[in-house]
Amino acid sequence: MRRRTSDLLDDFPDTPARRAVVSVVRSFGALSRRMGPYYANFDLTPPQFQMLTVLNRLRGEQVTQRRLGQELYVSFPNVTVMLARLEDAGLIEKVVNSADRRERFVKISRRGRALLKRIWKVQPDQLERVTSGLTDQERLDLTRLLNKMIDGQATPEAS
Amino acid sequence: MRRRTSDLLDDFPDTPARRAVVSVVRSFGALSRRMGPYYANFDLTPPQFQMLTVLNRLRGEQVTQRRLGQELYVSFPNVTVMLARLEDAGLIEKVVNSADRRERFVKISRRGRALLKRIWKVQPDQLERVTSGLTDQERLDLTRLLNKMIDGQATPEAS
DNA sequence: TCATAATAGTTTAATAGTTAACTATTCGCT
DNA sequence: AGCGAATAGTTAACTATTAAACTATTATGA
Repeated sequence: MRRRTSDLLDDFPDTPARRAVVSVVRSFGALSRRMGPYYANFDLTPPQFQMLTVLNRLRGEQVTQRRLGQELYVSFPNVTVMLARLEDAGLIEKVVNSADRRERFVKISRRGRALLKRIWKVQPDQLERVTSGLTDQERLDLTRLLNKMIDGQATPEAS
Repeated sequence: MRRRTSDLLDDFPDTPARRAVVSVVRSFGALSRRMGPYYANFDLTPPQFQMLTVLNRLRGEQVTQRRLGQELYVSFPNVTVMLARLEDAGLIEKVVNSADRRERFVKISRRGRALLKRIWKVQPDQLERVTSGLTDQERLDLTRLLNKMIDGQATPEAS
């Protein structure tokens, strides 16, 4: 008898909010483990791919590391470390802002863009596979709900 | 002008599958960053809390570390490391299975259960807050879609 | 019986992520 | 000017995570 992923069955109140959060955590784990080996073929980790994707989308803008942390929902120190590795690999470049030398503008390199293009050639199949339990309409519904949840998160108590 | 989390706007094909995956990744990041400080009040990390929750739900069963990895969508070596820390903290116990001495059964300790109960007293508010962008019905819809996605993931190519 | 395969778990080396404490630079104000 | 607050980024110490290689134990089958 196969267990369903939705089973909770403990003695903690089983609210819709809890079910939603648990599902998001589980889904992320399942997706990461499925996509990881795929990115490894290109000597990238999933977060590194995310970083390159964001930098590519924002190319043309002057992107600070602060901004990257916000885009990726990740802490600022983490951005420093990730960028260091991507810079070693020649996939990104950092330039100090001469108008405010505290800041460094980050951009994807030629080599980074070339890598993204190679990945994109085969990625759609992979994305289809990991979401193959859903129809296209369901995928869009899911996207809408998740974005609504992120955008609508109550701010921490203004204590 | 505020950016929406749903913006993609790069030159990679924008399919429903891609939107769904990107949203899951972003949501997990946003949730983790919001919930992390809350668990820190109890000297736990979010994954440690997840682990205790699973062990609590499965108490009464003889749970191997293998099984825990599957429940948490996490690799087996990771389970070893996490359990070591939880054991040091006295929150779990491991017992070698005398019938098959390769296996160790893991159970939550009295102290672990007591901690969970303290957390549960205040957790519902927190879960409401991070999902406050959604109605109860939307939370359940979201749960259903995510679980369907996990359960329906196509297996890796049988190459 | 005994060698081989399979299984459970651990260790190792690497990246990712956090918070807290630090440095460097700029801004504000007197 | 110049001192103090604010801001951008880095470093340090820690936990989480993975894949790959390892150990220990059990199952299989000639």
